[in-house]
Amino acid sequence: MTKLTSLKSEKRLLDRRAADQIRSHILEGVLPAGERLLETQLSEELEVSRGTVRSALAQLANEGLVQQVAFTRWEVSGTSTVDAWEIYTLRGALEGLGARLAAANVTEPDGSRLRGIADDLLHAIREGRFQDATSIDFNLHAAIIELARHERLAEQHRFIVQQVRFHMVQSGFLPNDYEELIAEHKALIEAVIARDADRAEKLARNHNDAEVKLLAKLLKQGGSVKPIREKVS
Amino acid sequence: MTKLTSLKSEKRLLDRRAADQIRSHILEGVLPAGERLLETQLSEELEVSRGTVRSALAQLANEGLVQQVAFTRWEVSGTSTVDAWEIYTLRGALEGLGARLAAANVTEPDGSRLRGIADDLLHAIREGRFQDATSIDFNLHAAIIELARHERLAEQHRFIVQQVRFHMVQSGFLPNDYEELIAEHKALIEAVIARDADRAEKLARNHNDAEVKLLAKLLKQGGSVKPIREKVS
DNA sequence: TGTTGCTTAATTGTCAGCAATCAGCAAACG
DNA sequence: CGTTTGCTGATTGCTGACAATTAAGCAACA
Repeated sequence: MTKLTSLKSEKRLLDRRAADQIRSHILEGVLPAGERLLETQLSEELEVSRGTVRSALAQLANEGLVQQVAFTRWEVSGTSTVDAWEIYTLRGALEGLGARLAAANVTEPDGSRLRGIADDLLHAIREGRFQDATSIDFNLHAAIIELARHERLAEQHRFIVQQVRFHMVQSGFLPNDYEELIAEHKALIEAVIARDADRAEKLARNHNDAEVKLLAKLLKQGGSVKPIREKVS
Repeated sequence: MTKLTSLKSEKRLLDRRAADQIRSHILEGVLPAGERLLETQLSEELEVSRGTVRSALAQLANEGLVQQVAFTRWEVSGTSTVDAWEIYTLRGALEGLGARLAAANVTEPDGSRLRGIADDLLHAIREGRFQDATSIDFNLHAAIIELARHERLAEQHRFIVQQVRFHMVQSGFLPNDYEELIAEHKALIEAVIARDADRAEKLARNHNDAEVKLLAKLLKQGGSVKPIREKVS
């Protein structure tokens, strides 16, 4: 008997797949902030019924990518400077906890794996593949979170990382000092491997501080705060 | 012009209200863990269509109160010791961040308000109104989080507090050791009012440590994944 | 000119029914 | 006697149609 591949990917519920499609369009910037989403139009394009589209949109609303104005409209959410500050401060707290727990759980092969990913990141940056670098960066953080063996933390982290991506797409934000980035990652990984929980947590939190401080400064300057329509509750 | 009250509460969409109903039944323990939920039955009891019930159940699934087995069934989720450990560690991290930010924002009237709630809590306990005490306890923490002026943090906190309530209901929570609780709250509030961010964060995190340590111990014993008795908050 | 109320087209909210899928059971088979 | 196979009833997944609500345009009017 030859090995068979799971059919689960095919069997995924229609509304989930619809949500996936819309989500990737949003996260790739095809659908910009404020763009109105018509249920009928989406249902035609995706070739599913309106009810299915509705279900998909509800999911995306839970993820914060889309907003619902009752009886009126769906639209792609926008991220303001305040939102960005919220996202990065939350990320710092979650990754701080993650790093602390990871330091308690880490094993020898885990350490090698982390160093391997860090190496990939280094090469991507050195070779100017910044698109890849961003992706590997996310993978590295996800790998640390995974070591925490904390399902809810992982879930929240996936959520907040998606928000980060969402904001990066909308604001055209990119890291500005890759050398610093590499150094910080290196230090964080080594702290985790050394099982130094306090230091790992501190470094994970500091890792987001550059952005947080920049954003806080923008906010004090009374920076750009895009209007955000109120969600229906 | 007199102040008018919003009509939103009346105009809330049907599926949200259905979710509210089912949610409160779950959080009051009327529907125990593992209980199967039939869409048709719920739609008859709530006098709404099955599609509406479906939408409500999807929301509750996002909140972790309900699980979906595709094409087969919906059922009330259960919380294990691992779940409880996750919930309390996450809560510690979130409330730590909240307390830190609250300390930066707190004003004189805010401080009075916090002390007032703490007083209410004290009286409720002294008078043996433990039901109220639990509720006031949650309010106190929510009040601190509110001071952080961090919408996403508040959202996550509401979520995790709901999980705490969920777990308390399922594990047959019984209140005890309220003196320690009062002392810890007092210290936390005063640290926030003193704008001592480091201390406020530390205290907020320690506040959950008793449970976390107990749970970690239970986990190491490799034992009960079944309900256990917890201290409040 | 600006406001008010009506009309209407567009869009979302809800419903009832059909299709797809599954768990359980009993008959067929070795 | 144990295993496999095919049915059956029940339940969830999805769809198309209808109801409720909104926003915009337009006429009436002060």
